[in-house]
Amino acid sequence: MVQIPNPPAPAPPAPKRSVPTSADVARLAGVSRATVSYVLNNARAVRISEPTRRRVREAARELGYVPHAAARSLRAGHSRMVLMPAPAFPVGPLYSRFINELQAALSLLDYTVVQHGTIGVHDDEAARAWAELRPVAVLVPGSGLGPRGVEVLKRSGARAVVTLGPETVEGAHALLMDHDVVGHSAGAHLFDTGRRRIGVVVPGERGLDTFSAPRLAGVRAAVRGTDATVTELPLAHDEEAAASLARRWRDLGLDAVFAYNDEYAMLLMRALQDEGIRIPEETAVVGADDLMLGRLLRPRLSTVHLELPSGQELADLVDRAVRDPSASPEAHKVLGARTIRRDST
Amino acid sequence: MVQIPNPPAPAPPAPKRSVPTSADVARLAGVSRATVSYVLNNARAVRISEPTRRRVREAARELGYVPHAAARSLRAGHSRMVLMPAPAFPVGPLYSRFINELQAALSLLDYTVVQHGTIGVHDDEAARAWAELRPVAVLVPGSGLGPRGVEVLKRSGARAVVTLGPETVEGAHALLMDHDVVGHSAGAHLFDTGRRRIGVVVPGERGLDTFSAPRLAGVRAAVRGTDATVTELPLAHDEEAAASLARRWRDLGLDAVFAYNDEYAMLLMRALQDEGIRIPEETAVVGADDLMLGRLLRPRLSTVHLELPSGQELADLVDRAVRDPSASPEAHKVLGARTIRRDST
DNA sequence: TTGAAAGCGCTACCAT
DNA sequence: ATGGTAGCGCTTTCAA
Repeated sequence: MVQIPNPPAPAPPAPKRSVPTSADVARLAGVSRATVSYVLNNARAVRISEPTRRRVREAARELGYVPHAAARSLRAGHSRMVLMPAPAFPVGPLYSRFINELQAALSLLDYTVVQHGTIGVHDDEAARAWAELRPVAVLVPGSGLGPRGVEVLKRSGARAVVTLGPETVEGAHALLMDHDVVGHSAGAHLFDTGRRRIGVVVPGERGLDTFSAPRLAGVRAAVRGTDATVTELPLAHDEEAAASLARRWRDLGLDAVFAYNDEYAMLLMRALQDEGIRIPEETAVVGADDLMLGRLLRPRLSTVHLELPSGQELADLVDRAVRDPSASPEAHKVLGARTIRRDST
Repeated sequence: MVQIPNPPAPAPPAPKRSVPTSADVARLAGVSRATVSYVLNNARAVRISEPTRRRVREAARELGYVPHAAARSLRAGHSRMVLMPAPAFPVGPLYSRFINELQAALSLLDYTVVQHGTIGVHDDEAARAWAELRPVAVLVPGSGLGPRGVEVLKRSGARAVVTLGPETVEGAHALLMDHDVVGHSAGAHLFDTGRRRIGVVVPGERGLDTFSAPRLAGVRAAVRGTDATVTELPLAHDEEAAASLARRWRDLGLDAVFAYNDEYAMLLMRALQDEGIRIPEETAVVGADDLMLGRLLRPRLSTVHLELPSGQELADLVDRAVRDPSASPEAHKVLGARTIRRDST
């Protein structure tokens, strides 16, 4: 290492070259842009000599050339981008796994999956924001998209719009996930095990009503026409709220509760136990989602196990829809639910 | 309504109009494309008469015109897209909230946040995939991005690359989240409360080693030079694995365990209790992440509370970096940790 | 106040 | 086998 005394003022760090384009690659390789495109895209319709290919690839590597997706899809008239809104609240392991499966499956079909952070933007405005990206398909969980939004997306070239939610939307494919069945399964289970005065926890957090409302309705439906009663129990996800509910528990005179999901079940069960209420003797508790934590509680938590569609299925639906956009929208009921009895009921 | 007998073969449903462009809007409004652009972008430098503005807006509305983001950013030479990889494993409420804050803050600064579903794609390949979208900034949690990846992104015009992880990466800004401090806090707490033979749970799930390794190292560092010992305890997130570990617990001769996080702590604590081991008398247990569930366990779980940076802070860092890309990369230590003592230690 | 036109990076058609 | 080039949708300068 040579010692350099008094180096001059520090040189500006690497004079920010501008972004290399295919023209730069062509220049460096001594060929035309067309040839570059052919080589880098492995165009089969055209024969390029092996030496030329090498020169082009070498030049691209040397410049650190990365094709410009926007230019490409502008030229092509379409993209392979599948867009979905990023969830606005913490999602459990179930949904996480579903998303990952989906991404993997779509990647294999050569789509690019992108979650768009749409926050505080409502309905049609969100649809417009998505449409600007000209995705080839849009997947929307929940019930945030109306027929107008679907129309905007289709008018902007989306070849498939799929909703994952409680109801079908005009013009869109639907994976019907009616959480009704979850409540129904829980309600039926509680009724079958002799419970007649059933409470149903309804979380305070907004954004969850998409799920909680149908789950409640499902319980109601399950015991309709019987002598059982259903009581709605609003509950925030916080210890104090749970304790307060537990304190007036005996006054409520309930012999069972469907706690919305396993986490709320854990919260409520703890509060009830602290209040000295015996589970399941005095009150049966059933959760939902079949999380690990339910098995770790004492008594072990009975829970409604959900069967989500596989990511693969949805990916296939998307691909089919993209290939044949004229096909009329499919609607699939995809949510299965069965109650797993453990020790809390 | 005229009755038409024997209608011919069902007409193709709504002859798929093609996507309206600003030229279509111009035509319908009877103006030039330039005028359309001025009106729809509220160009201040140019005065357009009110009647014209109305005609243009009306035409745009009628056609359902949505500008084409790719064309726009192609012309502009840059986009306002901030890209981050979508997490490949279930993330807890902490991280979820962080992402949401970040998205909200960036939206306010007029950026579009997009999570790119990069799955099964490694390192530089991932960086290339991201670079194709020409994001103005890239945020990468974890340690999946090397100096080469950073270089690819910068060469493709990314004005800011920020890593959120254990170490700085050449050329990128860094939010240093060294989980070291988490283990350190737990280790110190256990030591201070008189424990000397400390176990540290290391989750079996891959993808988590980014966090678990430094957490383990932190515990080691905390008791270095003392008479305390640290024992690594590999553990899968499953009941059987926990039970098996609990069965050989007494042989291990440990008097404390840092369980990686609250969920693993719950898993292990349950197994230990089922084995008849008294907590905290025989073994102290401390988790991390300060989740609600820790407060619901009995004994209440001591835990390491993490202080993540606020989404706002990161958004500001990104914005600063985008505005002045020449500024040399900042590195901030942003992970705070303090142990909250409850009843399990 | 409005319009004509260039050009962003890329691909695919048509020549050579 | 390779090159020239039009044109995707948009913004912006320059002219009228």
